[in-house]
Amino acid sequence: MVTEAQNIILQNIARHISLTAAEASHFLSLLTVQPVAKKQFWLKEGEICRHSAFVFEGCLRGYTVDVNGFEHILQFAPPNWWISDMYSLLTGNPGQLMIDALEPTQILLLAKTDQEQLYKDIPKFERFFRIITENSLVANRQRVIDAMSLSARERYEQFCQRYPTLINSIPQKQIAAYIGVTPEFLSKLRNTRNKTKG
Amino acid sequence: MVTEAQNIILQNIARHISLTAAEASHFLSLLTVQPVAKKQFWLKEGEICRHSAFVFEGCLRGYTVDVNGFEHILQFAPPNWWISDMYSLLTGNPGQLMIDALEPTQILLLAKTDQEQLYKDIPKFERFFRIITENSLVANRQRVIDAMSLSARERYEQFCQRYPTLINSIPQKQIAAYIGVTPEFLSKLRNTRNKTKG
DNA sequence: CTTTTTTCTTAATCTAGTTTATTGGCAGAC
DNA sequence: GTCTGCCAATAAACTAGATTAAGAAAAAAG
Repeated sequence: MVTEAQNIILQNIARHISLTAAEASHFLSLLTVQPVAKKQFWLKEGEICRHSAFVFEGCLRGYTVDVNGFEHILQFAPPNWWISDMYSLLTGNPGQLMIDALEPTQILLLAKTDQEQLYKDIPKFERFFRIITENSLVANRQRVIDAMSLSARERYEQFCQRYPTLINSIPQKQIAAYIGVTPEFLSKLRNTRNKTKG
Repeated sequence: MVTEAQNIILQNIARHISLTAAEASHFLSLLTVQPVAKKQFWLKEGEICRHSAFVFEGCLRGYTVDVNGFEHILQFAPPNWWISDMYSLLTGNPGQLMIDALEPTQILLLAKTDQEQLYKDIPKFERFFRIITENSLVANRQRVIDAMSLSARERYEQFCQRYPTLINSIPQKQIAAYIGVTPEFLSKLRNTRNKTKG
C-alpha cells in the first residue's frame, strides 16, 4: 500500500525520470518518515548532515547565523522541495547550516549511503539528482546576481513574484532575513510602496 | 594522437569517473577547440547558450550588467574550470550572462545536444556532471552566505584566500566587481588594512 | 478571557559604502 | 617623442539601509 507521502515524492520524481513499479518500490523502501515540530531543529550548525530531506507537508527553512547573531535564510522548503546542508553532505565535514520548521512539518529522509547505492542500482537516479541540482544551481546564481544588482525594494518585489504563496504564510521577519534587510527596513519598504510624491 | 588540451580535460574528468580508451576517444570526438582573444566575447546577454565550455588556457569571466551599467562578476574561469550560462543552456531561453576573456584564452566546447546524447551513450557522464554541478552549487551557496553575512573587507579577505593566484594577475576593478564594491572603496580597504590605531 | 510572547510599525540617529571628481603612472599607438 | 586610453589612489559630499528605542497589534499560551 502506498501512502499519501509516498505518492507525493513519486510524482516529484516522475517530473524528470520514469520508474518501473519495482524501482519505485525499492526507492520507497529506502525512505523514512520524520515529523519536525514547529521551531524544532532538523539540523544544527556544526553537525554532520547524513540525509537528504524531502518536505511533503509544512515548511522548513535553512539558514546561517553570523558572528553578530543575525540569521540569514538561504532556502525555504515548502512541500515538494528537497533540502539538506549539501556542503556537509558531500564532504562529511560539520556544516554551518541550521534547518528548522516554520510550522508543523513532515519529511521523508534518504540516507547518503542509500543514495549512493541507489545511483549504482538504478542509474536513472543519477539523472534525477543531476537535474534538480542544476535547477537549484540556476536559482542560486540568480540570487547572487539579485543580491549584487538589485536594491532592497527590488529584491522584495522579486521575492513576491517568485514565492507568492509564502508571502502570507510566513512572518515578515523571515522574509527580511531572506532578502537581506532588517525587519524594520522591510516594514518601511512595504508602507512606502513606490510612494510617488503627492 | 592526443593533444595537450585533450589531456587536460581527460585528467579533469578522471577526478570523478574512469573512462575506457574507447569512451575517452568518443568523448574527445565531440569537442571543438576555440580560441577567445583578450576582451573578446564568447557569449553576450540575450544570446542563447548552446555549449558548455572548458577552459584549458587563459581566463574567462562571466558577469551581468545591471540597469545602471555596472558589471557584477559571477565567476572567473581559469584553466580547468567549466563555464556556461546554465540558465540559458537548460531552458533554451536567452540568457543574461556576458562571458569574455581577461587574457588570450583557449576553450574546448561541448554542444548541449552532444552532451545529452553522451548521457545516453555513456551514463557515467551523468555522474560526472552531477558531481561538478553539486560542487558548483556548494560554492554558490557559500557566496550567497558571504554576501549576506560578511562586510566588504571580509569578503575581500575571503577572496584573497580563495583565489590567491588571481589577485596579482587580474585588475583590481575586476576583483571589486566580483566582491560587490566600487573600485574606489576597494582601494580604500586595501590601504587601511586593519588599521589599528597608532 | 487574561497574560505573555511574538510580530509589526514608526521615527530619530548613525554608518558603511557610493558618487563624483581629480591626480599621477604607465603602456601602446601614431 | 607625445598622445591616448587604462588603471590605481585619494578625498569630500552624499545616500541606502542599519541601529536603537518605543509602542501597537496580533498571536499563542494558560
